Amino acid sequence: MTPGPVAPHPDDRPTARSRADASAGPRSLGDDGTRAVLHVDMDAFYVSVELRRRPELVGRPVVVGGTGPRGVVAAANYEARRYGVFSAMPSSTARRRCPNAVFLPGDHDLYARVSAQVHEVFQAVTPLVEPLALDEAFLDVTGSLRLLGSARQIAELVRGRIRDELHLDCSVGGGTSKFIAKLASKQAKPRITDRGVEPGDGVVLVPPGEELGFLHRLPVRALWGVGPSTFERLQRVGIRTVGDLAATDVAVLVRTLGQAQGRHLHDLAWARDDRPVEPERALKSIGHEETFAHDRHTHDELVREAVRLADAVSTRLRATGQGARTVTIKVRFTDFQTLTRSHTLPSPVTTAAAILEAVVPMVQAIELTRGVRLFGVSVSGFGEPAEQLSLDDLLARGDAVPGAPVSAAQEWEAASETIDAIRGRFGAASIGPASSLAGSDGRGLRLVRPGAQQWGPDHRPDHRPDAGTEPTPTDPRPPDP
DNA sequence: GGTACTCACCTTAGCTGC
DNA sequence: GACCGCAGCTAAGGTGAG
Repeated sequence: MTPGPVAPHPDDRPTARSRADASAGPRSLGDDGTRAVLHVDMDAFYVSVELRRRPELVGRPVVVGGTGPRGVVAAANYEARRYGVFSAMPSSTARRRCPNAVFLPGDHDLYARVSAQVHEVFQAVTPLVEPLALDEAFLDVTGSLRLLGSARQIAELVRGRIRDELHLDCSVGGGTSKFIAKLASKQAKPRITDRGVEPGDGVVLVPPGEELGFLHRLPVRALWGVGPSTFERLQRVGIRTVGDLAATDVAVLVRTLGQAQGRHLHDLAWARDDRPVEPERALKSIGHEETFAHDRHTHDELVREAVRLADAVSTRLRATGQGARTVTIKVRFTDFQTLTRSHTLPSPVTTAAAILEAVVPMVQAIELTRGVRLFGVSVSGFGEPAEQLSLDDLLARGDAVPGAPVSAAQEWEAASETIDAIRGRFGAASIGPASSLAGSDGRGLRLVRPGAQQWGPDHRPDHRPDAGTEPTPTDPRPPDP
């Protein structure tokens, strides 16, 4: 469906203008060879997707995330944000701040499916789409201006289609670079005021030449790359706004933040950001980590978790067609101290067995008496895997003879191929290591799949077979329409 | 008193080889 | 042979984002 008529706006000038008449008024994105970059950010995405299948909850505070004592908020709608509930906040804090909120466990697979639909809308506008997360993306629409109209018209087109076809809201920011577009989309968001939730502008564009005026009044914390730690360090040298940052000598920033970050932030403060919109970014690491509902205290317990995690990681790794040389484990103790240990192998590996061979000695070398609340396995250093041969291949080329033993590594490679084929046909939970089996509930055993727990363990005991599969009485989940 | 998961990138330090 | 500077790699920790 096409959106309705769009109100005239100074930015609605699809044709390029010369620098000579720039004094006539603000220039448009795409003028004079500037880029037109949009940042599209879905509004309270996870909650909005849930409200499509739970319309009776519209208008009430709703929170999506981990429901257990160690869970966090993944998303809160604006009604919940009025009570001070925000994403990444511990769920227990959110419950305290907003006891009347409806708490829903997340459904990551559903959000991923809806996200794919949203990205289809983006692709209809430009092939230059860089996904940033399930709920946001950069779009380089410079090449679409002649065909589809001004950046504002394209932004309204995207918003209209997402609203009409997917019944979801989004905010769009635009500028000559990714980072300006990202800051602009934040300005376009709905606002929480004393009177309640007020709709935002929906679209905010920063015309070429007006970047510094837009940037320098913003708090420095608004910059992409300034988190709590950097903010504190900047505050210590008296920097509070982006304007302060721009006025600070780059040598001071390098001393305060280090070479890379110091120079990078100084460039951003002067609106220097020529990073392109990259549709395809090569993955550099793959990992899984899990916070346990109950702490682990023995090496045996952790090795069992490692088997599950290595299996999940290796499956995703093989799907990329690559192998990995570096294996890293992450352990977080009950006191929240976190350590990592890594080991680099002579050549890239692809199987869970090979990953475990590196993981187990690292686990064994760690003192666990404090108790472990989180454990993770990841791989990096991707490269062409060593030749992988199926058992048939091995038999065919004479490396193995029927009935004679082949090496353990060869057996694992052959077995992994078979496992991938079974999962491809029957689903990810159809086969897995025996140590991943949850206990029996009388209906048979079920595999506990890493990655299913996105926002912390929920309130049920570990490894219960019904984990996450049954709607709870307070969470009757009808199917998505 | 409470802090998930995934990924990217940076810094620092130590080691090795030239 | 000892030392220096440099580059490259590895390991570990930290920061930030969404």
